[in-house]
Amino acid sequence: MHDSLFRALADPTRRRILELLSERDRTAGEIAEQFPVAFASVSHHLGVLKAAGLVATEREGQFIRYRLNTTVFQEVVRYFMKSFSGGNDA
Amino acid sequence: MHDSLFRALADPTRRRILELLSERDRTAGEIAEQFPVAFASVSHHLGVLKAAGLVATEREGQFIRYRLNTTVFQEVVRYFMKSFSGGNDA
DNA sequence: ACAATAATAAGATAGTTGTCTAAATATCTA
DNA sequence: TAGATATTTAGACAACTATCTTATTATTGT
Repeated sequence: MHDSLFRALADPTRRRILELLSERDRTAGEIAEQFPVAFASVSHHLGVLKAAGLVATEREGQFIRYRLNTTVFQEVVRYFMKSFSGGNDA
Repeated sequence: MHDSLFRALADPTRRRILELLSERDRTAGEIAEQFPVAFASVSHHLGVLKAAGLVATEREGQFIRYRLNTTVFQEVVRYFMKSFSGGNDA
């Protein structure tokens, strides 16, 4: 479990970004317009999420499309269940 | 999902504390001696974990015994599975 | 090539956090 | 009550982070 992963999850704006991406893929601009902070700030958050492996990107012309990396989430769930849960499924 | 929960999980020392507690309950001193930082620093981490609801305490004479609150971990797993996972069990 | 749009990067700053030492609180035992 | 042990709290400080504005890079269309 990398440290960057949990640090990335520790910010509420980033968790909200992940929730948005769980609905559907979105461009950086579509994500940014959902938040009352500067465009560049959201871009910073996207960079943190990408560095943590939680999202992946693909350029589409002028746009950059973000999508969830669901594999990493499954690893997080596995970590919690293995290390901490009472052994029951959730 | 409280913010304090994810912030608490974001520190590697605190995650290690949780792993120790998943083996068995421990006093603050037993926990602190596992780390190369000052006793007071570990106490600070324990306070963060407690504020996040991840651990609970019980005084036993001079000692204070810490234990995992497994319910909260199950809630975290549920949050991840509901919000982000591909829907498969881990 | 030039202007417009999309997005990131750079640099600055305020707020948060992890760590330390020293002081305080709580319990036990003599 | 006094001293010893266990733990937390207080205060200070360096490192990190979220945010902002400005500058830069990449792509599109004319």
